[in-house]
Order: sequence, then structure tokens, then C-alpha cells
Amino acid sequence: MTLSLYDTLSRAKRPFAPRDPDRVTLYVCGPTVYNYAHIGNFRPVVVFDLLFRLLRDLYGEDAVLYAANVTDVDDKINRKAAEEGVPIATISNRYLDAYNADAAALGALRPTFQPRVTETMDAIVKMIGDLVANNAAYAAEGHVLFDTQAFADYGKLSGRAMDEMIAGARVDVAPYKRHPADFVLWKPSKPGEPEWQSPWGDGRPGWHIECSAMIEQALGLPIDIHGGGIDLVFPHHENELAQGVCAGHGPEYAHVWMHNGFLNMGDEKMSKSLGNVALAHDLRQQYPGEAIRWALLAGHYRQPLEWTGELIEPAKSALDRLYRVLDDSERFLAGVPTSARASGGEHRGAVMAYDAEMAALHDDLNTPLAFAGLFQLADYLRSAAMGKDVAGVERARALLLEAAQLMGFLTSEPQAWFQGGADEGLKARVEALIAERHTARTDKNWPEADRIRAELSALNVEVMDSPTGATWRIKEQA
RNA sequence: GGCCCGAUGGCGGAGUGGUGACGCAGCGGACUGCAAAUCCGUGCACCCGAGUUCGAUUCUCGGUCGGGCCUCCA
Repeated sequence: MTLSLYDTLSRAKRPFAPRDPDRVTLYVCGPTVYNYAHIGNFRPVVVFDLLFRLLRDLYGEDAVLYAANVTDVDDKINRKAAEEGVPIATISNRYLDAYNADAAALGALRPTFQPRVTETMDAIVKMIGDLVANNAAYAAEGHVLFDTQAFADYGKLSGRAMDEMIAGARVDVAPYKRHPADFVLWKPSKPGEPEWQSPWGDGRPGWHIECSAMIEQALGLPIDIHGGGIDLVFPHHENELAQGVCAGHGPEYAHVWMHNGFLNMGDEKMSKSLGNVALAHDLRQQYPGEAIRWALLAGHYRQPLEWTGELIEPAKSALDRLYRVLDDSERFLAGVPTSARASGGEHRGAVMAYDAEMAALHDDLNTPLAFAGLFQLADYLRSAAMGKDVAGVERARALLLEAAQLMGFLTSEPQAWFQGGADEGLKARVEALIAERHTARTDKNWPEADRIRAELSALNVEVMDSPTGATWRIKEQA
């Protein structure tokens, strides 16, 4: 199956072909670890995790190298470290751990590499040296600046003409810049701030050079795919591209540039009324990670996404439905004698739905359309169970799981999904109450049965009767 | 001011030059002691104007509205 990806530089969707199918390289700009990351930070995490999974599926798990950097040299980190009177590493390690835990909760696989600026200083200094040697950078007043005049294609990625930018610029230009668009590669640290040695004086790297150097060190330039949020196209990625090319890494820096749309957090009033739910760290206390992941993938990745409280509930409901179908199909299969079980069952409709889902995913990560394929698979699974089609159930079920899990969904057992929030004590209590209620219902003592249901409800448990007995689940947290 | 993107039903959100997916919510019915779930059925939309075309939601132009970037925000 061919993967098509939209490339920001050429502004077109193209079939993806890696330079080397045995070594597919993906780099995504990661977080600055100075605090808990909010939900918007996790949109690229989830989007490019999905891409990572697709690439692994296509080229083999070991063939795909995914680097997502961590910016651990930053003013905000410096400030926080100074406030707490601790080294910057204490701050960055704390929030990197939290970030990784959040990402894992959202079903994101760990990237192959997670390079850090503090561990890339040599490569940064070397790359700046290459740029100076190539006459693409110059030193001035303790700074080293990239000379944008040295790169004829500067502005091509973001579609900006230099003159227009300068004309529209509203910021003061530092006096030591030769050209207003020139940007910092290296600068002196302020007093008391961490600093590193360089031939141009002690100091610290500029933001853009960090990423280029980390790519060079972790993956080697050029790379197949460079990803990040749309807000990074200018100036960050434009600058990365210029540096990479001018440092001597050939005309192509990244074969494909991918950018996810912005996630809007809504107005302040709403954020306030919802408390801290904008932080993934808090959000995942209230909702399963898969539900948050679903919400983030509910729209196409290039479209802007409005994060409101109304996004997550339908996501949870959608997953409830898929898990319910899965659960019901398991009950059905459990009631089928082993002798009647047939492996290698067929289900034409389910295969077509599966193919549609895969085609959607490979068409520039069309997740909304892929979700439709998932629902169609679920419908086929349910109707096969209703029709007592054992082979069909097994086939449709296997396809649903495969399709969903490729996207990072349906990774739990249905029982864990519905009852996951319950501890052992609560489970025992619930089972006892359900047994009591069963007796009451057998006696047609409806008031008593309803009273027990109300008691369960007070425990945040919903009970559902069925011909084969009652099942239960944890109700919504909120 | 410059550049870019978007506008689809109550909400979210795909897609297409020729009966407008899918999900959530709604309505009617079946099932159920009731409820939930499930099943059957059902209502509801392509911002405005002009152009191209046999035909436009889909292409072109203009307008309106919304969003983003131009500041080391993913």
C-alpha cells in the first residue's frame, strides 16, 4: 500500500518514498520542558505517533528511526531553576518525565531517539563552524548570526518574500545584524545563566540551530520526514532548512515537511471554568488516554482543531461503542463450543471495510475517514454475531482489532475499559450487590431491584441487564 | 500593514464536476418489569454573489465572516 503525504514545501500531496527503505528517518520538534505540557502540545505527538506506526507497519519496526527532540536549554527553564534554586537539569528532567508519562498515556510509542540540547553542544558548535566556514554565518558582538542572504531559497518553505517580511516587520532589528532577517546561531548567556564554550565566546545556542544539530547527530542529514506544528513553519523550520543546506548537507534537508494544524484552546473564560483540563497531565486523570487520543485524531491533522469540553465526550462514547461490540463478540464466542470454532473465517464486507480504513490512513493520515471504516467493521462484527456466523465473527473481530490497534486504539481488554476505574474492593461490592439484585429480580421484587440499582449508581456504577445476566461498568467520572 | 488557511446538518467532521460519508445528539417503534445496550425506521447542511459547464457544495474571481503566522508557542 502506498503512503501519500502532504508536503508543505511543494504544497502537494505526493507518494512517499524513503531514500532507503531499510532506514526511514523521521524527526519531529518536541517540547521545551519547563512545565507540564498542555493538550495542544500533544497534537503533534499523537499525529506523528500515528505516522510512526504506519511507517513501522510498512517498512518494518527496526527500519524506522524516529527522533523527537527535547529543548532543555531555555529562558523559561532558567527562570524556573533560579526560582527553585536548583540546576536546570532538575527542572528539565522533572518535566520530561511527566511529558513522557503523558505521551505514553495517550498511546504514543517512545521515539527511537529523544535528543537533548545539552547533549548536542559539540554538534551545534561544529555546525555553526561549518556555516561560518561556508560564509553563511558571521560573528558580531559576541553573537554568531546566520546570513540569510547566503541562501537564495530563503522564504520558500513558508512562502514568504523577504522584502514583504521586512516591510511588515514590527520588531526592532538588532544593530549588529547585517540583514533584518538574519537570526542568532550563538549568543552570550546572561549573567548567572548556564553557558557553554565555543570559539566565539562562552554562551548558548540559538533555538533553530539546536534542531538541525540534533537531527544531524541523531539521524544524519538529510532526513525523510520532518514534522511539527504549523506555527513552526516560520521562522523555525525555514531557518532549519537554510542552515542545513548551507552547512553543506546537500540541497535537500528533509524530503517531506509535514505540519499539523493548530489546536485552539478557546477563550480564557472557558479555560478558567474548566480548571486545569488544558493540561494533558490533568485531563488523563478524568478520561482514558485513548479517548483523548481519539479526540485529537477526530479531525484531519492539517485542519485546525478547537479544543473544547465537547470534544472529549463524543470521543469516549465512540470508543465505548467499539469496546461494547468487542465485548459482545467475546461473549458470543465464549458460548460457542470449541468444536464449532473455525479458524480462517471469511467476511467479505469486513475485509472491504478494513481495506477502506487502511486506504484512508495511507492517504495523508485521513483519520476521520479511517474512523468511519472502524465503525463499519464494528457493524459487520455485530451483525455476524447476531447471525450466529462464527467464522464471520472471528474474521471481523480480528480485522477490527488489527485496524484499530494500528491507530493505537482498542489496546485494552473490554472489561478493563469499562471497569478499569474500579479497585478490587469496589468490584467485590458490586458483584455482591448484583447477586442480591438478581435474587430480587427473580422474585419480581422490582422496588428492591431498583433500590439496588440506585445504590450501585451512587457507587458510580451502571448495571445493564441482559438475557445472559447483568454486566456493569463505571459511569462517567465527570 | 504583509502572507497563509478555512467556511458542510443541533454539534463534531470526511468527501466529491452529476442521488452529501461517519460519529454524537434528536424523534418514532421493537425488545425490557423499568432502565441501559442493541435492532428497525426517521428529520436536519454544502457562507453570499458572479463566472466556466449540459450540470458546482466541489473549479475560477470577488465579497463577508473566522483562524493562524510575521515575537525562541507544537
